[in-house]
Amino acid sequence: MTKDEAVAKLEQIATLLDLRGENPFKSRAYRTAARALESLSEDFESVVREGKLDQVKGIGEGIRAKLQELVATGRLTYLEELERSFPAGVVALLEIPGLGPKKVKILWEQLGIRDLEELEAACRSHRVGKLSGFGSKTEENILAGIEQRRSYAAYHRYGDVIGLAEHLVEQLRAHPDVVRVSMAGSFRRGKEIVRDLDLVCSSAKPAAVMAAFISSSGVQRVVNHGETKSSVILEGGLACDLRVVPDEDYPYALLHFTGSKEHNIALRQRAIAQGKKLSEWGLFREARSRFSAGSEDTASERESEGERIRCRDEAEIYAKLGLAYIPPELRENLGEVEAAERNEIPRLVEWTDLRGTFHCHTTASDGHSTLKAMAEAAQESGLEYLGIADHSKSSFQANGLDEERVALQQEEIRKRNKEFRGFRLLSGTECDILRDGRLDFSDSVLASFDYVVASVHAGFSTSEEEMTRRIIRAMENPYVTMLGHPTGRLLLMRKPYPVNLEKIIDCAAETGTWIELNAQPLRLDLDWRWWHAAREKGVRCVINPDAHHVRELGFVRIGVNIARKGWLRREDVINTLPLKLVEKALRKKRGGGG
DNA sequence: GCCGTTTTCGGCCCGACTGTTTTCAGTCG
Repeated sequence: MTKDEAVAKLEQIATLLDLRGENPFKSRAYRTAARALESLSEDFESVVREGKLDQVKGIGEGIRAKLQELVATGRLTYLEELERSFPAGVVALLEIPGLGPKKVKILWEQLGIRDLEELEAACRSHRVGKLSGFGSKTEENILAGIEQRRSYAAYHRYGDVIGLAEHLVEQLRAHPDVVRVSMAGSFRRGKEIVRDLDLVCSSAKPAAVMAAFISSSGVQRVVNHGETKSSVILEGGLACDLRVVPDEDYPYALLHFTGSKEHNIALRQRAIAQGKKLSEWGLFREARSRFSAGSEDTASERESEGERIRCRDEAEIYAKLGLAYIPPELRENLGEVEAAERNEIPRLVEWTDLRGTFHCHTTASDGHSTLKAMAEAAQESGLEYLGIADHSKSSFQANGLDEERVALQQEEIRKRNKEFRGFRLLSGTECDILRDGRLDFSDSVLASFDYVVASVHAGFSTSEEEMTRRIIRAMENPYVTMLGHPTGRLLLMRKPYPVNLEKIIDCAAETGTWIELNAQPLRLDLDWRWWHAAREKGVRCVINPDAHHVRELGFVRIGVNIARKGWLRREDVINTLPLKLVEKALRKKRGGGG
């Protein structure tokens, strides 16, 4: 029984207690206990076994007994009882926006609704609107919520599939008959949302590789199984295709299946203009030249396509087309072919360029790891500095810090900094941008931080003009270092709030305010589509993990993918700077002007 | 269910918004 599993069980209990309509403070107690357990730095099982749980604030007699049962037997009878009182589908109803425990309880008790399908039917037959507390507007909203969920079901967030994708590649790479293997498709291009995974590999024994692939762990169902192409459904409903080709075909296949379609079309047009032809099978000279040297290879079997130009890898294909190599992230036909022709493909930022990061939370607000643990994890991963930016006081829901607690945290940071060598904690805040664009702290308090992340967390339902004005007002405050998650979107869950990003980017350029690339996989905000233009205007990017747990510090790696997709170079990303230069940049920002 | 102390039960995080209602409950951040 790991700590994380125990935490999950406590949270399940809290949710089920809510559904049962128990005293809300009781379910909160379970959530508090889960948080307390999370920030436990000692080994969970030994703490329970040695009876040290009673020293943990937030875990009392009742929950302690349940954790002891869990560690001793691996079971939790209280949770099992609770689970018996609701069908599994009822819990899933909570994921519909606007439905909380009270409403779900009514739907289950009064209409016997057990899952989303039954809920949809009940809304369509207007049985829901007749319930007390419900109405026609609620029915509409529920139906819209179900519809949204359904349309999202075919899509997956990059961060949710990266583990599976890497696992599949590793499995294939370990196979003795596999020569080369790579992810292809939108995943390889680093798209924030993917529909499926595409794998390309080369082998002289495709049948053996295919057999291994369809039986690999993580495969739930085989849709198609052939010699060169197989399709499977992975756990979690993600579709995955594998293509196996002879090794000499590999570069062309990889290029083709990486796409994008638009990029491929641009490359083909270019090939045609040069008297060549490009397809997934190769790059060919026109048929009339097929008697020239080197025509004995497999291309001679496809005489109508002419002689294949041999390329050992993708870079050679680009070179034969008179182009510089184009990294997969840029292959969207958004100017990369033209840039490659002029040899102006930027040298994109790499995740190993990052020297530090800002915008991390701790247990002081809504984070699940302590300041100490975050600092240790950052040092272990080789960072030179880590910025702590817990929530400000208006974010009650996130246990935001008031001025007094800010002072305490700053004191702790000062103390810890005296102990570090070659590493520094920076004291920051994720300060709420209030409804009128004022900030949640006075200027004198803001001045006490090393830096300020200004973010919108409430009041999303406003006009674009109002929201834009609000954010610009905040950015004009000289103490605001950077704008946090500029659109507030949650991928596949919540649309961005309305905001005029052109004006925000212009304002960032004028005031020298950095814009965050929030690397939390749910956000990836600001979107990569805006970065190229922002860079051209001189806006600096800062890649932040928005980490609420030590293991989330690694999110910056996904953020770097997105930055690359946005054409950003190392010099465009502030946190590639070493500590000394970052400190200088922070002072310069304070000094006014960019 | 936990905590604190006011030693045995009362308080536990706040405010805005929506849709329902006709004065407020539920949800969300």
